[in-house]
Amino acid sequence: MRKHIQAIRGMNDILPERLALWQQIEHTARAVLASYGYSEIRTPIVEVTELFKRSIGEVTDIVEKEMYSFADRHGDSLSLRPEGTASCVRAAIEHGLLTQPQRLWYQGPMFRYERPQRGRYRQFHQIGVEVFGLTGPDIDIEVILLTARLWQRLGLSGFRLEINTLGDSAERQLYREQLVAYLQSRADQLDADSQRRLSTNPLRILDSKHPETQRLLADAPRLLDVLGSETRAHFERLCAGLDAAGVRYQINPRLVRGLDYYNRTVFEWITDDLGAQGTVCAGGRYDGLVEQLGGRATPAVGFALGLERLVEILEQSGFTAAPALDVYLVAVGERAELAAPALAERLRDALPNLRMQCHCGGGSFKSQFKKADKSGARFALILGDDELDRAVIGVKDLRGDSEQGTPSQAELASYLAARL
RNA sequence: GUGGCUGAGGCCGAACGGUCAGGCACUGGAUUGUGAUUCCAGGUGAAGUGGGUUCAACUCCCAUCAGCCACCCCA
Repeated sequence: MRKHIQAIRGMNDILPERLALWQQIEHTARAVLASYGYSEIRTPIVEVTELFKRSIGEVTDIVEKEMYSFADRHGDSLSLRPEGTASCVRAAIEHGLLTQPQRLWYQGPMFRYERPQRGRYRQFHQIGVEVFGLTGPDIDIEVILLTARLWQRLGLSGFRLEINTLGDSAERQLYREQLVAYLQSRADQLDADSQRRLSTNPLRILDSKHPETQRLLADAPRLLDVLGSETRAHFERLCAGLDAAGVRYQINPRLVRGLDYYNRTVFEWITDDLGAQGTVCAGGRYDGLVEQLGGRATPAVGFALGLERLVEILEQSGFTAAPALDVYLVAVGERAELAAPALAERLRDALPNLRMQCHCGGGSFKSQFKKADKSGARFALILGDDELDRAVIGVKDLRGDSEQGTPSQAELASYLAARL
């Protein structure tokens, strides 16, 4: 047998049947984002590797071992983007968008070289939002409410919201040192993964699933204790805003984010229906990133949601796609086959929104009707010798009991318009 | 990257060291112009790939690839 070429591991084809779900999410997201006044931005999928090193963090797993990096023909190191925020910030700086507040969103594929499993792929898709130039908790609240509205519009009610604050950069730094000092002295009691994280991403140890490690953390210094009054006030107002809007949440003091640039507010929407990859949407504040990437100091907040994960959830919730066709044109006989395309074009002129498929490939009335039925179309249009001779067309309702009609070809458009 | 499980037609799926069930789907037919139900018929349609053991491998072994589960990571 010949060897077949297959898609790259962790990179999936999205077939037409499933695409209906994707479009449902994309259309809904687009509408919700528009209703909050957010503008779409599109950036390249490839950036210089340096951009991700400087934003996500040189020693994060993403940058250290998960990036698709390569040298281009000039020897520059480029990388497929592993996430969207860095590109967005780069573009905002590059085009001078930061002189006033910006509410942006983007959508597209991201790439991480990870071991695939359900809900985790090497090419995956995110919809993300980035807001620049706003400092207060009001905008944190807005982006969270926006996501809550999106779930509601998609008919998804099973997500839980967890929030936390990481403090401003100084507080985060101070806490990080305290935590490392505490854990370093007990390093022998830490699990292997956490020992490694001690030098790479110590805050993530808080998130560890190891019972031993969690026990050790019970007496560790607490982030809450190093937070200043300003950070506390920000977080309290965030909570109050969510309360006022009726959005339920849990404060999770162990919630940290994997990327280096987060500070203050962080949040995650989590589902229990996706196994180990239960985070559907996550984000937070990253007030230092713009400056870190060479722009003028600009506060920012954003999130990204994983489309594959959302699609999976929506699929579980029993979403069914609406039929893609209104009418299916059946044409039997040589004369009809010849006349059908012209008739169809006239109909499309008259009804630009009509979704019509013309039967191609010949076949009996019977076989063509089978195709018409399977297409999901509401009506079958019937063109044969008989109809041609009388300058009419048969219109059969495939989904209801109404009588088959035979409007003249001239009045077909209005006949259909009245019935769709 | 680590550990484990899995791999049969387009899809689902039973059994089995000795001729690869069944179902769905597909094609044709059941009055010469009408689908979805029903009935009948049909297919030079399949064991991820590569090795090995055996008289004989879908079945056992090894490797590889892919998927899944957990870790890890994170959307």
